[in-house]
Amino acid sequence: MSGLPRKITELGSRKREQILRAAEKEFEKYGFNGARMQRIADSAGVPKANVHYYFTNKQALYDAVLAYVIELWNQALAPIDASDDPAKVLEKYVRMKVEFTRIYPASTRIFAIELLTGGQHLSERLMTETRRWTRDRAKEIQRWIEQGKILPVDPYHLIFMIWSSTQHYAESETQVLAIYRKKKLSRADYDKLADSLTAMVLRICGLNNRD
Amino acid sequence: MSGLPRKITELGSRKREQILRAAEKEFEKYGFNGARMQRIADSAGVPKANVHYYFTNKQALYDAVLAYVIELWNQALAPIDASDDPAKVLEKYVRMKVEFTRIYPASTRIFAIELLTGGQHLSERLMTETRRWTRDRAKEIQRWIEQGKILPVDPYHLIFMIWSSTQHYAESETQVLAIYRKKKLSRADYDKLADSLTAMVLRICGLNNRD
DNA sequence: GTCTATAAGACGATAGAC
DNA sequence: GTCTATCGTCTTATAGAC
Repeated sequence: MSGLPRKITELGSRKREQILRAAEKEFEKYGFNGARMQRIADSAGVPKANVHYYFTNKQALYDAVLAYVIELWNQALAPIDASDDPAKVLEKYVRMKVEFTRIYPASTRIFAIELLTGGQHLSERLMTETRRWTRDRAKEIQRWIEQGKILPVDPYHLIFMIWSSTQHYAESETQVLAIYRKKKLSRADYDKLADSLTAMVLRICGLNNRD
Repeated sequence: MSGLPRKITELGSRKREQILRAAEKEFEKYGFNGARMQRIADSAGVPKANVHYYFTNKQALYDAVLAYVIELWNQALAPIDASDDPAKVLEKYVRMKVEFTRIYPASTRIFAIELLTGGQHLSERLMTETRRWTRDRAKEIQRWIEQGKILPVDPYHLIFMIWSSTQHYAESETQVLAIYRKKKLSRADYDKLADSLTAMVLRICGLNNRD
């Protein structure tokens, strides 16, 4: 009725990318409501009206940022293969999750804020995908238990424990830095965390051959 | 210079309590920037100007809510005694943390949002207290290791793992509910979680006598 | 495509009667 | 102490020149 929605080239524009990167930082730091279009524009080095040229409104910009975050998240969920060796599968997943958190702290935090505030911007589709992924992984873990390959453990609680503990450095960075008396977490800090969490998960499953 | 700050009775006023409770829900749901004074007033059943009578401004209201949250948090940190039995100490702490999360999900989430956004409203004093508490607990765990009472484990990573995994039901409730296909987490869900996490922590420490 | 200037509305906070 | 009406500011979003 009131005209077609403005069509934006989905990829390619350099300015669009700049704005998206600036927006990600802004939403990470202030959340949706605290984010300011003016600051995003300044940070991206463009006039504010230019932001509105590439993204219809604030919500559309947030959706675009979130779409990128979710794409990363889906990639992080994917690479678990049904290898026969539980120890290798679990170690690989824990280390990949820690690495993901180290490389994409902003995405990790934006997703965490989204979940904390009820996930109003998350699609039904993403939730369904996550449920299926988790259910399939839980079945696999259950099979390992029945085959006597690992000790009995609630598969869902094990998965939740891995998710929450691997994300903790990003989600509670403020507190962790205060406790460590540091200004920044180093690569070495993350490596040590990955080692610790891997050892913990293996012990939980009774796979701690090195102890 | 410009007059004394308005003095408010610290306790007792019934309306003040109503406003505080309404504010807690609002800040939990929308964060500081997303919270609306009008919604808080409506939710508390008072005119907006009345909110400003009891609390100078939005920040003061948030501070009051946060003070309550932090008081609870400090209580949650306290009750670890230096008992000689690591298994009992760890089990008690894990169960207490899960229980805290179940009873005070709003407080848990407000604190999580605060940490996620850099903890700009947290006092230096609270951070120092948390650091001391964590350091003392870590030393105790280290002593257990040296005495051969538990398996070697990075004490800080163990504490972080307990914190993050016990808080996960509150902080990622949206996701957990989607995975479980539930509308609400029950008392039984939390009890099962507490059992699982207790077993996991004991296995990590090599204290899994029941396995 | 880019930018300046401004419209339109939302929101925190207060003045002042009761 | 309570409440209505309103002020002043901040912010998103757009109109329209280039």
